Amino acid sequence: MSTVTITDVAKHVGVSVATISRYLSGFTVRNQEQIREAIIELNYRPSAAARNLKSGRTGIIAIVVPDITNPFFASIVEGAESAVGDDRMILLVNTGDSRGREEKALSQLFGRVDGVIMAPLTEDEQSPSFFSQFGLPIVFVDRVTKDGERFSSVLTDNVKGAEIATDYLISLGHSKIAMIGGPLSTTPGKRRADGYHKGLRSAAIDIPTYYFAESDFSEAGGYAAMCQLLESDQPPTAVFVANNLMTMGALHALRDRGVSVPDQISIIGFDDLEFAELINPPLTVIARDARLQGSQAMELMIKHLNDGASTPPQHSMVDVQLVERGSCAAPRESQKIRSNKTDR
Amino acid sequence: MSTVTITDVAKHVGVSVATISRYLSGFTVRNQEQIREAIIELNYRPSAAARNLKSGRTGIIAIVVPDITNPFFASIVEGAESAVGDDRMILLVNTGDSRGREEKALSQLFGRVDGVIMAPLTEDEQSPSFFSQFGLPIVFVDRVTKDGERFSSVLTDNVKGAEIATDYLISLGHSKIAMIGGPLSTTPGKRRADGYHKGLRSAAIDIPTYYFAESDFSEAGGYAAMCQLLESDQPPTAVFVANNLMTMGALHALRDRGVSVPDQISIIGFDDLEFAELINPPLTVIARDARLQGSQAMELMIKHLNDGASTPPQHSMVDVQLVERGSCAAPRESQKIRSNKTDR
DNA sequence: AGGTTATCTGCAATCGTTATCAGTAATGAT
DNA sequence: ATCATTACTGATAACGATTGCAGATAACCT
Repeated sequence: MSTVTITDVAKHVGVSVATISRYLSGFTVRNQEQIREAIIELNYRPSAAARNLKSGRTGIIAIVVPDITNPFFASIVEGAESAVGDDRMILLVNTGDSRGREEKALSQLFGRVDGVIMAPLTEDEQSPSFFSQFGLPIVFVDRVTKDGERFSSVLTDNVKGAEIATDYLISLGHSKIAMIGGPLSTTPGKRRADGYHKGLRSAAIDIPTYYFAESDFSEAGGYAAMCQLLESDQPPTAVFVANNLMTMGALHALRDRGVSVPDQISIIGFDDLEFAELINPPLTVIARDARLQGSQAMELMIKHLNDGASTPPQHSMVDVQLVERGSCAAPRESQKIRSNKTDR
Repeated sequence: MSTVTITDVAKHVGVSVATISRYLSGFTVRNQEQIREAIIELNYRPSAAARNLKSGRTGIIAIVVPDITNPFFASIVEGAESAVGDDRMILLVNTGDSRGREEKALSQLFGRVDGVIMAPLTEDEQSPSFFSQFGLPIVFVDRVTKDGERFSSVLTDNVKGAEIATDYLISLGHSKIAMIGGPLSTTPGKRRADGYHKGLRSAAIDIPTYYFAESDFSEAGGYAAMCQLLESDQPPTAVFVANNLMTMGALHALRDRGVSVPDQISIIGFDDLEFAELINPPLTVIARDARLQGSQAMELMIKHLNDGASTPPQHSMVDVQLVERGSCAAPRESQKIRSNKTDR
């Protein structure tokens, strides 16, 4: 049974517990060598719980994400992990797109962690005071809540990214440009829709309202939304899909229906994927550095932790860029969506 | 400052701290209603640290994986998360394929968590006694250490999976079958190599030794290994790649060199990928349920936690299956690897 | 009424560590 | 030799909750 305490070590060496404690905190004490040996011999490990109780610190930072199997969030976590340092650890909470789990998790977190890095499910569901009374440093990543300005955040330039995507499709000659968007209640969902509309407006392009399909950032959602677009009276010639999972769904839908990309329809996604080049055709996307977002969020958190509660919130924005591959092309005159496959 | 303790609540209601404590643990006490109100009014949250110290339990289970951005491990984590229950949480440690981080993490974990679910980096690097003296329940997932029989584990039938892959290639008529394997120091690396050799042996197929390329489960490693195979005197007509990341690397290599799949070379991977059908050609793989592995591991852990330390270790094995898509075909006579592209 | 349970209560010890405080020995300066 | 300074040391009080113990009150039985 490994219930050896600091007292056991002290007795074994013949000094007081205070001395052992001081040795552990790096002070120079008398019998350093004997203490070290005793610790190894007895296999003593300081109790984290007791330390927490005394110091009020846990050395743990929580990361709350909606879906860890989304490569984007996995990269965020990896980035955060890389910046966490030796003296702290990461507690992961996967809320699985469930608001209940998110709330429960948050309340459980109190006292177990020193701070929370989180991508909230939606912007408005949490009551504004919820986080304020939380009493822990918070850094938002990728998404914020309504009163998000009060806390530090690391976001992407979603509006710009969506605008670049839209402008790019316009520059290829498209005007029937649809978008498969995320929930408008989320930061990226809302902002990317904004960028899309902004891009269309500045080119004075009018689109039917059903060209904007609000979906849910899931693959199944992307699949359904794409099917819906294909079945409309005036199918679009190009589609901007607002995240990686939905892009995969949309591509599946196109494949199942035998619609060829980019001959019959152009596709541009948001968020790069490891395998984007392996797809047929290679996928054109708006890319950003997820790992960087994660590490920046962690750095911000550590700064807050070290500087104390007085530090003002800081907002960081990571850049986006167009990665041109093969899934977009100029529209063809009078193209028909359900025509037979064309040659390459 | 949210430093309200159980004493504050007790004073506010006019009872002793013991009563509040009992109320919190579900006993019936006198002024239940007032206590509940006081807790809400004061925004009291029990200190997790103090509870841990008293009870020796943390309510946290650690999951240690080599690389969270690998979709396979992300799914394991998700599966575990889904089975963790309401009263516990998950602490994620991403060791990033670094043995140093793994060791440090493990030693830090003691006292912070009630148990550890882990995919160890290699089978033999940890001294056999390391985990025994760890004093915490351990469940291995996907990989084990040398003395792994002493702890519960959830593994895949790696030998069978690799054998199925090899047999499949043989049944298509291949005999020049290469393998890009993982490190032989890891469980899946070793076992999949075993299955590959077993398959070849039972078909009495002899291969040059360089047909087995030991790599490192990374995309870059897969890329390099594939290049090396292509440059050999007798390039293989089929390759079994031992994990998802290396498969992606191998496909990238083939794409960069203009080698067409499956016309010039057949590829079969281990572990399915969300986008396997979207690749050109759709990728044939050996698949298994990663989520299930994660949830089984967590269930095993919870069982150990509830039953006490006396429970004997339990070993579980999840099944594998062949998912036939388009990346494997019969070999063509006298095919030349570096020939020009062929028509479809 | 008297005695026996049953039910609830507060006191105080305890978990393992750190921080404070006063105390002691050794060193150096005068 | 005396005093100030340095460099440690041990005893002890916290940190915030849980729990065994004994005492108090009420309910129940004969």
